[in-house]
Amino acid sequence: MNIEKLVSDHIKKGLKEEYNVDLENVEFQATRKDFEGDLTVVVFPILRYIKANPVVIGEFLGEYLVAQLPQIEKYNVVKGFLNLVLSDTYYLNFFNEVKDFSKYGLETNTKSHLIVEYSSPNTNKPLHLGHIRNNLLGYSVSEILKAAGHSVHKTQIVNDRGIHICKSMIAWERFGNGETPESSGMKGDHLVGKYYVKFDQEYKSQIQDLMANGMSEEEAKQEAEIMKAAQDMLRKWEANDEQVVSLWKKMNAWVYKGFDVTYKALGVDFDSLYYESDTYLLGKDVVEQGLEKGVFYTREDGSVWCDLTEEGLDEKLVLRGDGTAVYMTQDIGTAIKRIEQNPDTKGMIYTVGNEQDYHFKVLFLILKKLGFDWAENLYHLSYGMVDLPSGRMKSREGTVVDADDLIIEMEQAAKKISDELGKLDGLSAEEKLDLYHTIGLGALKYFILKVDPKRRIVFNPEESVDFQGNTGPFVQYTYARIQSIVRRAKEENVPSTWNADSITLHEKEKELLKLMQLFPETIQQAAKQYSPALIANYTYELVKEFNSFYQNVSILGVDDEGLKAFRVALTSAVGAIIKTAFRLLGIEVPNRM
RNA sequence: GGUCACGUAGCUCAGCUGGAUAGAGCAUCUGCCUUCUAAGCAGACGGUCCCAGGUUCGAAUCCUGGCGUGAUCACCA
Repeated sequence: MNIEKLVSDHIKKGLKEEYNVDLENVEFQATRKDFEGDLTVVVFPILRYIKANPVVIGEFLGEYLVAQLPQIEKYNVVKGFLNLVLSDTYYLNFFNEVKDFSKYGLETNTKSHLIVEYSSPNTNKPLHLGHIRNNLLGYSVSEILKAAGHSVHKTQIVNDRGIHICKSMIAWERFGNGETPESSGMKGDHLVGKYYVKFDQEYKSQIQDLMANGMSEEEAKQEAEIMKAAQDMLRKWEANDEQVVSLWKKMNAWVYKGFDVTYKALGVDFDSLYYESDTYLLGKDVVEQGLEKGVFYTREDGSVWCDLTEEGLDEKLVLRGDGTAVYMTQDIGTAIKRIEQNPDTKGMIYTVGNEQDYHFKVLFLILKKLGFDWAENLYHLSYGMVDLPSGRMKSREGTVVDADDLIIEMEQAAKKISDELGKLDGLSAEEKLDLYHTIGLGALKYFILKVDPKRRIVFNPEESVDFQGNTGPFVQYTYARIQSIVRRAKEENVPSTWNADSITLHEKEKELLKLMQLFPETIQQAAKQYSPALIANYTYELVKEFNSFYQNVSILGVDDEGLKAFRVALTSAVGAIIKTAFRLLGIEVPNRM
């Protein structure tokens, strides 16, 4: 039984016996470092039930608990805080009961089935740092939800159609001279992105010319020939024009090939893909049904709206006057289709930036109004933008931190620092490259995931991502040291069993065990809050504590064989937890570095 | 202007279901490699928790109002 539950039950029992009151809840907190103890009971709330000096109640409870529970060795009372010291036996029992730490913390009872959507890029340009945050978050949250006992289906909606794609296509037709990824050696998504930028340059130049001829800016934007060409192309695409569709397929294929490389480097994956070109017409039938139900209404021009003013929002367009679908129409349709295809789904999580908070508020509300009971369980995992010191990243203006470039930079930074420290001497070239990737990506992923998702990140490309302190490599380094000890222990045939009765815990060992106990509930918390940051922060605490132990206590050098065996086992268990925690963040751990 | 999010050390962030003297990392400064990997450890320095009220035995945390930053309020996606 959980120690807090146990103590809580006995406190209630004791207060009933002594004061004849029925306490509902006992408030706990971890004992602050400045005081002796492991677990603290806050006495103040009990004063509502019993009018007495908190110290008197604290003393009574302390004595009572020590008498009743062997797990509690002693106590002290400071003001309204009852600090309890837990026995070594209690901690050693915990450690022995877990046995296999490789699966420690993972919930085995299967909970509900969930769908997590993330990534969902446009296919007209390569991925950038903003996408990296999205991908890392979506992937990590999926893994955390799995660890918390859910089954998870990872998916995305690929925004593969629309005017933005046509812009790249038009520019490529006009200025590309048949350039392909093969002919240029360029990664497909970068090649297509190049023409997206090219389009914008040409468009701006045309506007300039028109304005020089006396046109207003507004008129010029409307009259620019290349924009008209792109719009014309979109119409042809929707009419299924053979040539346009063929070009569209060709260029999208380039992009997908490029994306795959980036996804692979990031270590993310998906169980299914939805393409907007397949789904953009979905939702129209639902709009019809919504009209019949009176959820929507039609305006004079034929456009269809949903009135959300009663809910404190605006009126929202769900179908254009010409009958074509908008973003909202498609999202309504896609949500319904996904539930139809995964009928046992109990919830759907959309990993999308906070610039779309309003959109998802409206989407969920509309689905509820349409009467779908599952609409209660939709969640917008809203995260802050990744901005530059100069402000927002803009693809068209070339002020983006490209995902592939950044990954390479991180690997190079890992190489530089590894070479300087000479840590990887003696490894093969291939092993070294693997480690540069592991460490570089570890630094990047941790850097992004350790901050609360809803917080905005300002990324300064001039300042390199740290490899020291609260960073991914710090954790990886600790893991590597742990593996080094485990390897040696094996060589020295250190036994894997010991006599718990003969062990007196070192203060550092006790602190470690205390933290280790918190891992399962940390996973549950992280799942509940959809926050990889909680996992990152927990791991950091654990690793810091381990390093302190490592530097202050001799593991393999201790004379007592039983104690040595215990310390090796403890060390190995910490390594296992680090590995699991980092797996939930999508970060690999190296056996040496 | 309406709505939403955020505001904690020079910088980057924890802490926010109210609890003890607000914690880390980076940066700066001191020590520690003839003992398990110094990407480390031990320590010092550094705070108007944006401001003002309120609730409470107790507020960085909850409420109200203000200030600042960002996002959003398209027949774009």
